[in-house]
Amino acid sequence: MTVQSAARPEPAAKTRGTRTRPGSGFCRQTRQRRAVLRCLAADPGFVTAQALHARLLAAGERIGLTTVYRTLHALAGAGLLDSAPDPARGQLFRLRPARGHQHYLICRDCRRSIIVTSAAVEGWASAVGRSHGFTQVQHVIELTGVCATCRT
Amino acid sequence: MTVQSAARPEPAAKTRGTRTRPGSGFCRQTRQRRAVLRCLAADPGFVTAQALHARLLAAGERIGLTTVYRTLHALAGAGLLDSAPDPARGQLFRLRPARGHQHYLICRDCRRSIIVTSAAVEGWASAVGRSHGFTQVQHVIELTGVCATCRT
DNA sequence: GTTTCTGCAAAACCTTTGCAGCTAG
DNA sequence: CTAGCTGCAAAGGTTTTGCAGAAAC
Repeated sequence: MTVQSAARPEPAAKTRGTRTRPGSGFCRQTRQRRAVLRCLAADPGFVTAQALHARLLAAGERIGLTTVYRTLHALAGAGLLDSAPDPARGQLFRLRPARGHQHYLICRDCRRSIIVTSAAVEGWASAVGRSHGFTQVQHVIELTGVCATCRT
Repeated sequence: MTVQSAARPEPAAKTRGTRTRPGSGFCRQTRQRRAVLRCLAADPGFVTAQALHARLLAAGERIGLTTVYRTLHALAGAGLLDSAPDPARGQLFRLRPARGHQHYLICRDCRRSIIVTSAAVEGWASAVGRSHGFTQVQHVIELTGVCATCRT
């Protein structure tokens, strides 16, 4: 699955209205934010903001879609979430796995995902970057295939 | 850069209006389509439909945004384009490179892209797939960083 | 008490679709 | 000719923003 550490050039700070990321981006504990985190923690997979919102409402939480979006962006900005673009459904988010970063092998049929470790690729990526004079190299790998079970 | 062969479940065929993909999806040569292809060929990098449209207008072509979208989808459906989702700007398209597939190292600042070859990774990807009983393994790699020129 | 967060409604986006007219073959 | 392409305008979706009120600390 495509995973990229959410880091994009911050738009110039505004002076009015709610800032996208005021200061650290995450100052207060609120009922809503706790709910978002709990809901993200409950499922290790990727979700869209909309899906997460629906899930929260279904769980009986009272929370606005706007807040879900803002919380997700704040969390991503703080480096706690991975995000992945999805052409069909919108941006996907997921709690960032605790240790290091990982890659997934995903079945195109049943969507089951398997974590694959790959020191080889990590090394390759940074070596390639360095050899071209690039710094702050990030890499994103998407591995898909058809798993044994789904192979009819 | 993230690359995936554009293939999504076709919406059920409609009987009215312009079909998204009538027959093969690409029957006629028109001024607009030639312009789109020429413009794609002129730059090996990824573009959004909007950017391509702007570029075409800037080049003096008369073409509607709708047509750009439809042409890009037709081309992607015919397997002539790679497409990649972009979290910020929308779907990205690129003329599919002629031989084999390649990976790119892209500057997050100036968007310049460098082709990197990587037999190592190709091998790794299929080995990982096989070891988990997966078949038809595809991989997509996005390498980004900040190039020497952009490093202030 | 402040400062930050929330939520609604509205705006801003990108993309797709309906339809009438145009055009390549 | 006629099936296919074009472009406008309008609709469809997701995401963002303004602002007043609520809540955390």
